[in-house]
Amino acid sequence: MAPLALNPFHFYRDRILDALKALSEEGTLPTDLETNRITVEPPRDPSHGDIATNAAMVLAKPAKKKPRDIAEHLAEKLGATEAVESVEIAGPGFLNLRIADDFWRDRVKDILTFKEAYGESDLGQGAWVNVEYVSANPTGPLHAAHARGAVVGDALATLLEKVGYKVEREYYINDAGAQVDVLARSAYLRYREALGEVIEAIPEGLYPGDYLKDVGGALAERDGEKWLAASEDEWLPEFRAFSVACMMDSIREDLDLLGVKQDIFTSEKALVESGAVAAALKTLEDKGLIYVGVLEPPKGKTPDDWEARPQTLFKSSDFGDDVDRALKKSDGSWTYFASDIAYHLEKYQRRRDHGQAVRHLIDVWGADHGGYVKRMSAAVRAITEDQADLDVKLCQIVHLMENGKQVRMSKRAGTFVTLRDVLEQVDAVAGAGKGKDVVRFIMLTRRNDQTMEFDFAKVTEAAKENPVFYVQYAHARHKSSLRNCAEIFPDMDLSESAFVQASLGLLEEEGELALMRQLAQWPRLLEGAAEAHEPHRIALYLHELASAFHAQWNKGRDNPQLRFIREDDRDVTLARQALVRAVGLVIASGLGIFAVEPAEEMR
RNA sequence: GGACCCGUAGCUCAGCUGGAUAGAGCGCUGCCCUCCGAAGGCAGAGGCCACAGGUUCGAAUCCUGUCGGGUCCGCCA
Repeated sequence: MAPLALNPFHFYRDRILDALKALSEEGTLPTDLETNRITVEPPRDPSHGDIATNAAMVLAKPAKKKPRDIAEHLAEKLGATEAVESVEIAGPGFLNLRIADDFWRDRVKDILTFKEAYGESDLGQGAWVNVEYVSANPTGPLHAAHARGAVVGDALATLLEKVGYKVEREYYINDAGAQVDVLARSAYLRYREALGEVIEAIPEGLYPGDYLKDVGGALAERDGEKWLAASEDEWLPEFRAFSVACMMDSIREDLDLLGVKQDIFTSEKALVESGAVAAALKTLEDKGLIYVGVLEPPKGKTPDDWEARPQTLFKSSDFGDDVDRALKKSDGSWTYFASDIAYHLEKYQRRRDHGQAVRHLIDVWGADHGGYVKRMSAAVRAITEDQADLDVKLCQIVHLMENGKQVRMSKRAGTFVTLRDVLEQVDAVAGAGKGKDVVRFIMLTRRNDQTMEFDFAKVTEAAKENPVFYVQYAHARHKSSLRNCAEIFPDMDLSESAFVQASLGLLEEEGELALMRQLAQWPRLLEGAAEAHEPHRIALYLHELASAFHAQWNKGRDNPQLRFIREDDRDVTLARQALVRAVGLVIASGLGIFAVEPAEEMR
């Protein structure tokens, strides 16, 4: 494995643990202290120093000592640690470390050395993670609501790769249920239409969308009148397969426009036909987790046609679910839940024969599937015997806004907004191809479990209040600074390897040092975001970094001494360009996780 | 009736897994452009973190309850 850049907080955490160990050996502290709860982090208030730890407070009770006593001993040890300039005891027992400026300057060198790989780590230890996202039914084009899940899943997958996991990006094709028959019948109608029949209004219960005209047309062209006289039993399988294939092609095109790449597409139908569902349920049955029983009707909301009937049930209530769940329909076929159990088992064990079971499963779902989380988590626990964990990321609703009003989506009213509509509408304002960058970034500026607004006017605005623009602008500015520098100092070597050799000690200005400290947070931020499965933290960080960078740039307006290019001082210019480049690299790296193009220039 | 998500500034939302004086953008107020880096910059006001209890040295964060908003609720997918 390639060497990793230093994470300052890991570094000082290790030093603190060393110091505690030394105190234990001296008899000042008991041995075998629990150190899990010790945090080593940047203090909220920068005036408190660079690194703060709660070690003394956390250890006070188990060590049966006062926090301040522990803090004083610890401070004494830490005072002699590399690059530590001072240790202060504050508040109820915080230890605040001040770190020498040169330590942060060295982190800039790290960035210039590792470039966009700066911040990568071995957190994941090469373990496999499966991220399943989008998984929209193959019955029509993707709509706007799918965008959020697509982007969240995609960014999360890349993020996990960045911190040392092996990642599968997956789409589950629900091509086995009744809705696919409806699709096939709808396509059959369009097929007849393509052959000259007048079909009038689309009957209730079939999909009315125009997109099916192409499907019917393609079949008419390929097979001619072959199916006109055939019975439904004959044509249905053919129409089903063909329509699903068409829908998946179109969905893949849409995802491609969004820059979303998935490498595994698993078919529910194939899973059922392979016998995987029967096999998975056999496993559960052998564990005694399947029985035939009668469910209570939901209280306060009894369906009109409720009748108690015996069903094949999974004991999900043994694993934290509220009630047991049905596995078979009344016609004897499997429920969606049953095949989903088999599917999750398949994901878990598909690499097991190679000793690489996929122990971390992540499903990205829409908010309307919230009621499904408990049973699926229960099933994963049961079927993998707690050897795999499932994390379901529920993406809350996105309110599309136009002129301050919510765009109400309704298939009937024809105000149904497809993903493609959204991209095209943003493209129209922001420029061709920009739609994906805007949609991706904006969708990642909020936690997935928080509803969000997507305002067409705001997200396309070329102004500071638009975070996409703001971050892109910072990257473009860094490029522009390098370009200008190359003009003013034509013989200056502006490569990273030259920057590493620059006299970074010349970077002494407060704002420059603040920027360096912020850059050094990047590895820690990535780890935190990856552990929490929260890619949106990257967007927030990038915005803050861009903000600090713009602020430093702006200082040069009032005080030419602070400009990144000083025509009168070649050495300072080189050092500052090194910092500028480091900022650009981290921004590009962050945008890369979102698959958002870093802008070369703003036009 | 039940489950899940949310409730933080006028608005849209962060808050780094329990830390120190709760943050950002918009909006509002006030300063700052003859030109050389203003699609802007600087500063300020604005909060009972829905409410009530509890756990803790310490709570916006964890637990319980209440009230609001949302998503959903035996065989659909």
